[in-house]
Amino acid sequence: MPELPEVETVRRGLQPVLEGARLVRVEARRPDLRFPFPKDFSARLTGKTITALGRRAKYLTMHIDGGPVLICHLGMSGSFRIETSDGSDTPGVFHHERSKSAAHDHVVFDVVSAEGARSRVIFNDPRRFGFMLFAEGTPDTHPMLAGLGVEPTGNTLDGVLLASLLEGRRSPLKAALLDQRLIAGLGNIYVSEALWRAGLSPLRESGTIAKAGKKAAGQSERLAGAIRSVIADAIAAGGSSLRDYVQTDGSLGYFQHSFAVYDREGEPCSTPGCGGQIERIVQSGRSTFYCRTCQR
DNA sequence: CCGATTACCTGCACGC
DNA sequence: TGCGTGCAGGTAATCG
Repeated sequence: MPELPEVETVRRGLQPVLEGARLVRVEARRPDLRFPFPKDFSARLTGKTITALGRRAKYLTMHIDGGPVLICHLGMSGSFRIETSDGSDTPGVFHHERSKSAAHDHVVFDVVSAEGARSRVIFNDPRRFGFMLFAEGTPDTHPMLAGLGVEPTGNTLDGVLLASLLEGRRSPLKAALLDQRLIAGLGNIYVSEALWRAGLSPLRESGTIAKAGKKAAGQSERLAGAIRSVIADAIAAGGSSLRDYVQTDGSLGYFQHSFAVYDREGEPCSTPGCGGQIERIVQSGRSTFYCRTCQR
């Protein structure tokens, strides 16, 4: 499911409920997801207060007062949902009980806010490619995060930086942009979308847009801008909802309606005056969507 | 250094 | 209706 915009949307959805709240009960309903849950998973969290909910690339970080940092990855199919209690009666009874999702509910976090409101946050992940790990200090140095590249949010990623990242690379742009060691947070959807916005072919050899010269400099600038804009636009739209992916409050992100190429094989290219048709090709075993007419 | 392939796991759309 | 096939937003290991 989730690339950076979806994970950021999840973070923003969970933040009001989790930040400053105390974990009163944590339950892992199976021994593992992609990896085994950390030793003493529940015991090390229960009774502790969550000081902050962060994100790095596609990873969520739950910072625990006087405890570890819980690193969460949603894999392909992971999602969180929030259930709020009545506040009046029957502790443990929650609204929004949806039988549909209960099948793959793997982790349950029961929290109490500083004001005393009880909530339940549930991690659901049918494919179980997600995982949860502890970082003992700052998560940035955890092996899982240490090698990550630049965030495509903000203004850090500019044409000069992107050119330096791509310089000398023989791989196609598609592979380079998917490489989390270079830029951290792009996935299969937003790479296709960014390349279309930049008018660059996913097959293009990465190093060729980084060479000195006016033309290449313009291209790396354009690609950096395209990456930043597509990520910013997707976050503003609440991410993309494919299949049954929903936000923590059950609502849908709507950026999928803004896709120019992803999953649009055979449709006309929407670049003004282009007249081309969106194609689907396979690179590194994964679908790439692009327009060969306007993406060079 | 690079790409392709495989693996992990479940659900769904599709064709027959 | 059922069954086989291929595909799906993730990362990582292995092999040429």
